[in-house]
Amino acid sequence: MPHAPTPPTLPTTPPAPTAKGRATRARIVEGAAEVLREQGVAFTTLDDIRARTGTSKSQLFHYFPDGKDELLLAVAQFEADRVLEDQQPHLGRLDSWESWRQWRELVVERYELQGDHCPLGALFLQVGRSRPGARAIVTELMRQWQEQLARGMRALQAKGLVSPALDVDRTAAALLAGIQGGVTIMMSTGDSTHLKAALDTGIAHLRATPDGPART
Amino acid sequence: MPHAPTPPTLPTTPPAPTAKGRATRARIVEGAAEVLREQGVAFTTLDDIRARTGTSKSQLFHYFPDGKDELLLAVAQFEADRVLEDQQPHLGRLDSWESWRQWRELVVERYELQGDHCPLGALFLQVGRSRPGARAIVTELMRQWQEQLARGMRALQAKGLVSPALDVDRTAAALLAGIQGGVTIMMSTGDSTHLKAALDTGIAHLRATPDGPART
DNA sequence: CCCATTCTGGACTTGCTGGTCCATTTTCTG
DNA sequence: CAGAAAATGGACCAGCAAGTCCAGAATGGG
Repeated sequence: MPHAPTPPTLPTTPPAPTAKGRATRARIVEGAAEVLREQGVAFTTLDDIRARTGTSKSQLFHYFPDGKDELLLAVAQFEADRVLEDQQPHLGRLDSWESWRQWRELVVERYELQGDHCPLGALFLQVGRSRPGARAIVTELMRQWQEQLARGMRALQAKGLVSPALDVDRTAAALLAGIQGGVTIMMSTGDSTHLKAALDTGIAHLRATPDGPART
Repeated sequence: MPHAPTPPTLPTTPPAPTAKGRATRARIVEGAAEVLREQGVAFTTLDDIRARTGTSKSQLFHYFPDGKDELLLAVAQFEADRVLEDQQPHLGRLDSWESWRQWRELVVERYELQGDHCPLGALFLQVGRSRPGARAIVTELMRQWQEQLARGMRALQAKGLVSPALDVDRTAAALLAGIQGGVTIMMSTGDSTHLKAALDTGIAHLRATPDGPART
């Protein structure tokens, strides 16, 4: 059963008509993302973004007529797209215990590196419920992420490494929750123990499944 | 091995000397917590808090000389203390499958009721790394929460319901991460599926443990 | 080459919000 | 009951940051 072909990116603003315009717009979004990751949403002003991207006030409002909210939303989309990309190619090939292990290492490494800033979480809190688009971005990201995990689990099932009785969707949802929570806790406490525990326990749960005899 | 007797609440500000003062201070913190939960940190001003609590500017700064940050920190501590209280008495008595089930229901109900506002997460993001106290509050809360879960698991082990081979600390850490992530996802998407999946999978993992034959 | 459109620069306005200050009232203590 | 300490009211201030505006430069199509 193929999933509905939801477009991965909903165009917040029609990209500028000219090539130069598109370049400037992209520069703004990427630069803003940098600043936001460094300083946090609460402490970042349009002037900071302006300085970093070498643009003027009028450019900011030219490309994002609705102001800061619209810009933040664009950055949120930009960051959301990066999240899954950064886990590739492993996340797309979770068809062996080894690939799961490699993916696990990658996730831990990536978030430990990222330190104590969760771009998306912070962005979402700032933009908040005011913009319905914010919720859509996060929802879509979670859906895709979970789907990739589920696909990996089904691949293991197909290989006979995991019981076909396993409730893949629920297990994938739980694993995703564990990752999210692990990251959240790490952001708050600086300790990645919980993230590792969630990943390892989640994978161990796959292995421990009945009819899953093969252990590498 | 008894844990270090860390005081559960670190006094951010010495409570006012007179009874009236203490009452006013408490009123401010509680009222502020309400407003913050309703509006979110980013959209709440001192004037909102002033209006809600029926106080004047000078009172706010009289009881929180360091201004908004100090007040937010006090609210964060207030909210943190509530989190575990709200899960009692179940959380303190996780010594049977039935009590685990009841606790699970309570957690789901409580967070579904709370809707899309995570007081602590938002507060932490606003106060941020500037105040070292913020991190301490969250860290301590996580520590206590995880400890209560671990204690419950050991209780099951003592009753022979769960294998003594289970790595209790790691399993508790993973479960806590799952809860956190489940709540986070629910805040963002409005869907409690992940929270439930994390809880159910976590508890199922206890049941599936080797030497854990008793299933109710 | 010309004109419309797009893009850019930066000064300016404006509203808000955290924070200050002091006068006044209430409460505690001896 | 007096005097000190605490608590309260609310006007006031200053800075900042989002958003506006218009003039001028680049660009691109015909």
